[in-house]
Amino acid sequence: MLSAACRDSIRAMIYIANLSKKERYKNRFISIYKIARDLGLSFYFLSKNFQKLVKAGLLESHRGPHGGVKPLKPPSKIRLIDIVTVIDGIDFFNNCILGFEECSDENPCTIHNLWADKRNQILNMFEKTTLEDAIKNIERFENIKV
Amino acid sequence: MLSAACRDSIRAMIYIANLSKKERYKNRFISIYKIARDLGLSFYFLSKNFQKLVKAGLLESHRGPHGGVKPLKPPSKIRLIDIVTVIDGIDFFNNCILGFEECSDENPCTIHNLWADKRNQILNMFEKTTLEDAIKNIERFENIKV
DNA sequence: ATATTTTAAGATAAAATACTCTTAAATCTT
DNA sequence: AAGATTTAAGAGTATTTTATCTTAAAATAT
Repeated sequence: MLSAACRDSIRAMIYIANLSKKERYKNRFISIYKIARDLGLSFYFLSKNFQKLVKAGLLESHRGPHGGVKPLKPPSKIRLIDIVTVIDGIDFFNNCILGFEECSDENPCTIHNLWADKRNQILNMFEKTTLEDAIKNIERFENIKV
Repeated sequence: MLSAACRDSIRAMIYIANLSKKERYKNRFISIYKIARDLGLSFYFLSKNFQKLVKAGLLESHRGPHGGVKPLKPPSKIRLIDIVTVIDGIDFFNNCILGFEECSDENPCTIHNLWADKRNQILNMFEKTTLEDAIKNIERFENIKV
């Protein structure tokens, strides 16, 4: 459902948002190399994907020593759908599951009535969930995976 | 979410199931060429994908003149999940949306609590929906897309 | 100023997916 | 029996996605 690029990006954004709250990292740039290492991701792939998030204004970047990236908004203002939109685009949430160009309540495919509902629920989840929600879970659970 | 192969296969299975109910086609093999033409799909791609459905026992095939494919079960006994399982596999419904190998209620990722629910609802939809349900919609709506 | 660190950008490579083609095998028709 | 029709199977090609590499540009530190 999410591309690998989007998966990685969401994980990284959650990680960054969480780290940025800590005193030691507040308002500091976090090195992409560190993020990739800590999350077990490819530095190359991650920095490539970050370029889109920077362009989209979700991240600010800075080169040189002590450079890296940092969020441009508080975790409560960054929704998962914002990241998905930038990396994968929003097509999934508009498109017919059977691939029809025009598929709507008025002009449905054979399973539109079933899928449209599920699709909207997923969209709803991505729209409602912010990085702050994810961070809260980090605080709540002992052995949570970030 | 569904691969192109799976999309096409579901459409084709719905089409076949619907056609097989009609007197003229009852218990007859339907040519793959005809199916592809009627649905606007690639004959090559479709016949390739059908091979899996035949092997899996969802379709019976027959070569030579008046050959083709026909369903091995009534539409009410073929669920969408059966087709998805054969073509795409079932991984999607087991896997963590952030890609963690082990992600469960006991050992969750940061958005497991949200995603697991949606994922199960989708699974539920694919498990509950049969070809018969899709066919009923064809009968119900005038301009439905098949 | 120079060297070092770090991201940006574009090129390249590898892998996965989507799609097509060719030949073979089976079945039917005559 | 011969020819036509149709799916099976495997090889081949194209496209997209994923991943890596290289060079450049910017910033810092010395």
